[in-house]
Amino acid sequence: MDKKRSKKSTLTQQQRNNKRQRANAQQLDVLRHEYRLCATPDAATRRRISALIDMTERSVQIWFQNTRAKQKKAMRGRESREDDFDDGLADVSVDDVSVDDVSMTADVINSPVDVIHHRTDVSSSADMLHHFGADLVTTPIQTHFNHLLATPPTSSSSSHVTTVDSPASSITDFSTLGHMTPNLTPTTPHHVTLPPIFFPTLSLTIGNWRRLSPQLSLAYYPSTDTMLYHMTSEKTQFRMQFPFSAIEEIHVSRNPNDTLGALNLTLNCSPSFSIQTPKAPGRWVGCHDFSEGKQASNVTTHVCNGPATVLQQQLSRVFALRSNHVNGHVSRRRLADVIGSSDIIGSADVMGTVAVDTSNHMISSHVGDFELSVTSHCEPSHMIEPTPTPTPVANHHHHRSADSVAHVTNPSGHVTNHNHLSDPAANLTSTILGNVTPGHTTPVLDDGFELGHVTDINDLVSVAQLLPNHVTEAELASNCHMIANNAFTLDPSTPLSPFSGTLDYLEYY
DNA sequence: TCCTTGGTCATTACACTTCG
DNA sequence: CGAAGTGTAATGACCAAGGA
Repeated sequence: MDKKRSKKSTLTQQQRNNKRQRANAQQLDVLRHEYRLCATPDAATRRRISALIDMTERSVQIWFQNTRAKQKKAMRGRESREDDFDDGLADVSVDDVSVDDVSMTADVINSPVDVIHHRTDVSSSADMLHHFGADLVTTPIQTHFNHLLATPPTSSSSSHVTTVDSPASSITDFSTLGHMTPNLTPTTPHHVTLPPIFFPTLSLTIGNWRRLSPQLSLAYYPSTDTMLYHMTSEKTQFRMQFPFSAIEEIHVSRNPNDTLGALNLTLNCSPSFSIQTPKAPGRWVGCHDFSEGKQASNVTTHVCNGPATVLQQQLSRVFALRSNHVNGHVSRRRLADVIGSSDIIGSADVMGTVAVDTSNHMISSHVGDFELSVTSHCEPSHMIEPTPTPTPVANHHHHRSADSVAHVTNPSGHVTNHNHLSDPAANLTSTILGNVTPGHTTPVLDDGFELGHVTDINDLVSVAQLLPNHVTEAELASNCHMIANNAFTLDPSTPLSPFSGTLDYLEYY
């Protein structure tokens, strides 16, 4: 025993605590995420994980070994059952699902759904479909939500919409996500199909029901203005979706000491649900709420964990896309309360108006809502035009044109920002800044219709608007640093102008 | 060649849930 | 409430690779 122990790197949890311990939900989250990145981590990686989740290195190593073994066993089991699969229904037994789903759900919530998932002997198709409500495919749910159940197309050039386009596979390379949003032109017609914007979600929590990546994805579909969760359970796929307008509140929260964050959504109505079985590949049919205890129909708050920066970035893209391409009501709801100073919040109903929150901790005297409205002008203008009242800009039509001018006003109508572009008509630029917080990376999202990349501080003319009045470009350059193309940071000590604080985004034309 | 590290595989031990 | 069942942490045997 001692000899064995000396052979291995460190003590196990059991040896350390004299009691066998199971990994908790947070530890499993990290372990599973790391496993998706690499199933055989090297010693340095194991050490890092060990320190991160307060497990012994040996236990981390054992967890990976056991997980590899489980996955192998599951693969063998699936291969041996492949030929027996003839009912074409919900074969949702353990297999690879177990690797990521089962223990998490068993440890955390004991969802009946997940119990069924990992009870290989009881997951009869009938039981599963009954649980998921697929026996009700002829109910009005299906017909009522047909427009939503239609699979959004994946590209503007494709008219074939019968195949599944939601990413069932894991999104582990988050760095690629920033390139998934299409370049849009200001004149892109609304009817042109746009690719979805994916949110890198590691987990979805509704009440105490939880689903995990890689069997989970979340995307915004511009073509239907819909948010859609896609979940897989081996050969059966599940969808939960709702129109973006059903979002009462949406914001990204993050732990200042962590790269992970959470996309928090509050809905004002319950989502719709659909299922696709192997028997009818490509065909989605409506079903009842398949979450544990139908929590998804009753609990309005959704929490999606993922890398905070990318979640924030994608959310900004959604806002930008919607403000440009979604027609409809332009009423603006009350902004969500900012939970913490590092939160990024947004108003889901923003159409022609961009909500700007100013409750940044650095700015105490100007707490309140601000609006940025984009108004079409015939002439290039540097005018400063206050919005008369803080009421929603309900009738603003958002015409993206070369001579649009952006205004940022606070609720009292006080002018707080103006356009510095020297020649907007020539530049045709539209730069979007999200969550400008000194000391944090700020992505610069361009809409792609002239400005390919922001690579120079001098391109960040609109950053000057965030700094105290009359800041010069030289002063801006001294405070602001490009850390990569389309990403910059302000010195942590940089004071922001009263109107800026944390904001959703700004647009300049 | 020896030692260390780390992999697979089979198995055991234990915490927890289910069931009668 | 205790037995049985289940999932998983942990152990031990064995093997391979690499370095001294």
